[in-house]
Amino acid sequence: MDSTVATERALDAAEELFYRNGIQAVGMDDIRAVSGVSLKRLYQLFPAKERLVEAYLERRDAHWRERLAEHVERHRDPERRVVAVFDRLGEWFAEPGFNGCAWINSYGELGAASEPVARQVRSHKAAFKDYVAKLVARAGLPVQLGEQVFLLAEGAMVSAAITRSTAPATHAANATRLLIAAHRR
Amino acid sequence: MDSTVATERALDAAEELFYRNGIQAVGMDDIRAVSGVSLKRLYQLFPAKERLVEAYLERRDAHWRERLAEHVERHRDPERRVVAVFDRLGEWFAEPGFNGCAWINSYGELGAASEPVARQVRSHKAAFKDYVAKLVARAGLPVQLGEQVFLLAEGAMVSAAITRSTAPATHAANATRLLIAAHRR
DNA sequence: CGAGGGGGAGAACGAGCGTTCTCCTCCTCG
DNA sequence: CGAGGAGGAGAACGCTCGTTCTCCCCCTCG
Repeated sequence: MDSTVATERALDAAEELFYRNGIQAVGMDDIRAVSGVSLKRLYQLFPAKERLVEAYLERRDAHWRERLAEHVERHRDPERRVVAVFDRLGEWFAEPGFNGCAWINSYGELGAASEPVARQVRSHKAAFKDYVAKLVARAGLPVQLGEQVFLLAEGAMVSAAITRSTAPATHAANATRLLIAAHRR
Repeated sequence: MDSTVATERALDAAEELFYRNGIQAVGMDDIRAVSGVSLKRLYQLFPAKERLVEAYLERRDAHWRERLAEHVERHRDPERRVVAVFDRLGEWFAEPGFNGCAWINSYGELGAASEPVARQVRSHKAAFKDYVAKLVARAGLPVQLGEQVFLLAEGAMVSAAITRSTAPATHAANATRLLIAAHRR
């Protein structure tokens, strides 16, 4: 098996298992079993579990933001794009196997114990917030709204995970529409 | 040492250690060392670590909501009370040792592995949401606003933890004021 | 005073797991 | 064909940790 392929399979397994069960609950041997990549190879590709965790979060970050952007950019109207963030969140919440925000979960689990993980989380959240801020700016709306929409999004993710419901996406979208109107006048 | 006192000391140690370091990172022996309660006694009081975790979350829930209520009820104006939720959050975020929402963290760490913990988290969040809803209703504002304020609060907690900043409380409070005004007209 | 038992200190046990090592297979290249 | 090395299977190692056990002290009560 090619080294690139092995890396990909390892990351696929890591994503599936870490996201569903949490990081500490998954052993390297579980990764081996699901990916079919031997332990020896795994440790060649990722010298420690922590590195695999970092790589998992990093790859997931790229994918997650890509899919968000795809969804948002289907809309032309810059104001509509801001609200479209919550369309994407609602869709995500409804996916089978949705289990909350991988970064928030990882932070709760390892933020205190692993600085590299904490860094990944901060970097992902900063990137997401920047993206929202950009959407808000393009719509000619004030910076403040960016912060507010970001907080609504974070709240929706957490709440959707804990209550196993998609409703928070709708509530957050409603709030966003009201806030936009309020800022417009 | 009286059995009531031992329970209290065990819970004090649990709260300090679990909240700061995460639950899985803390061993029963650490609880023993900090509380001064012997392992034998610990296991008499809490037949398994999971029970201690449940008790920790339960006691913290009572305290947390008490302190929120105290803060909110200093204000007479029912509308002001809604915003006062974020005054309390801001104060909390600034406390030394603030490390995010204990329930969100626990859910990220153990929600997938422990049904009792997941239940505690859901119950705490439901209680907090109900409290916000009650404040909103007393101010003669529509139910929808309750959901929105709740999401802002959750988002603020998560964001304050990850960025180690108190600013989210201010942003959420601003959003809430705008939403109240929007709902009033 | 002596038996009994509750409680403490800490060793012990058993499982899980991150990481490494051993041994074997098989492919490659001279 | 033969040497060498990469890679796989899985055992082994060492550590952590939840939980239990042993041994001892000391207080209580007859």
